[in-house]
Amino acid sequence: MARPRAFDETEVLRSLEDVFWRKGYEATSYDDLMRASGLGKGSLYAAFGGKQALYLAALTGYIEREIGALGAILMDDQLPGPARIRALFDETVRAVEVANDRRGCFLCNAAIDQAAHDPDVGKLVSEALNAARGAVSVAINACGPTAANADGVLASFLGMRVLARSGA
Amino acid sequence: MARPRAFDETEVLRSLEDVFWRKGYEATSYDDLMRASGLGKGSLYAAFGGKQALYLAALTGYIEREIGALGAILMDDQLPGPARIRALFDETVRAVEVANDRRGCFLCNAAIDQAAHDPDVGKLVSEALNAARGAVSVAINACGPTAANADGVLASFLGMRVLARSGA
DNA sequence: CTAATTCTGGACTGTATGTTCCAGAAATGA
DNA sequence: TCATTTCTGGAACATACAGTCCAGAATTAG
Repeated sequence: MARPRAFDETEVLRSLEDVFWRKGYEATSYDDLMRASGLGKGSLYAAFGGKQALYLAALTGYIEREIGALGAILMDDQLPGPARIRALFDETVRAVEVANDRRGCFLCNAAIDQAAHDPDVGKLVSEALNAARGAVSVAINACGPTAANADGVLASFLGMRVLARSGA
Repeated sequence: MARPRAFDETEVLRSLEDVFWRKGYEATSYDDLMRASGLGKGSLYAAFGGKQALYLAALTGYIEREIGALGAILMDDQLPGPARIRALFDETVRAVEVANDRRGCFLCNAAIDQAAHDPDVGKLVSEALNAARGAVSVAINACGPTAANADGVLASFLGMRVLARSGA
């Protein structure tokens, strides 16, 4: 018995993610979320909860997918260390130049516009940044005894994404 | 004749700047602005205009002051090139570690949370980033024939400030 | 002191937001 | 087919917001 859900949860989360990514938390209204997902308010509330829960779910999805992929490259022991790090930057450049993706990095955006206000977001963001830093460290160690600094590389990477968002 | 203004315009702008810097545009309400400045709505409207005008004025003030100071260091021909660039990063580290300033960079914040939505902010931000890139170039050229890249240095710098805001 | 002028802050308004709730539609199992 | 259960979308609601407006206070010039 029971009517089954008429939408795919993962797919809906992806569409919500895109809206939050582009517009940020505060500037996104429930109408935007409804339009993007094609669902009514009742359905969204029943499936995920309120706006903050939607944001957290979307951001979590992003982190698992994107930061996970990034970690996979950085820790891929088939590749030499420097190539892993280069791949990181190449990917960012490619996103901007080829796909014309001006959304920047959802994690950066969250760090700036929500992490300071919402402790849940803050926790999620700092855990993700720590994971990223760890992955960068692994890649740097694989470069041999160079003196590169994981925070420095991570900062360069984040900074590029900020520039990407503002159209550089 | 006429009653003179009971507040100092520059001082008020600084207090508004601090609120927008910490909370971002959308999350800042008129009540916040009134509390921070100690003025009523009528006075704020009469002196500066609406919320967007307040934001633009605050951001402009920040850019002139902070990016100006940054440019002054980067283009100071009394200093050797590398020292100028080092000063840039040292200053960021000092702000976080000594002053415990977790606001990050107002310009970065603006780039992420408003530049994409508001063309006026977008213009202001990209002009300021261009100016910053130019100043970095000058400092790099002063380093002699190294192959450093202005965008790379700028990205590192911005990324550090993003990390600072999220508490790294 | 009086008049004129400007500042000042709160009351007011219309709008938009996030959330709750419910009546009806849709789909399943018997 | 029918009953039951769940989904679905919009109506209704309270709240918060940006912005307008005005009555009174404050200050200066004469």
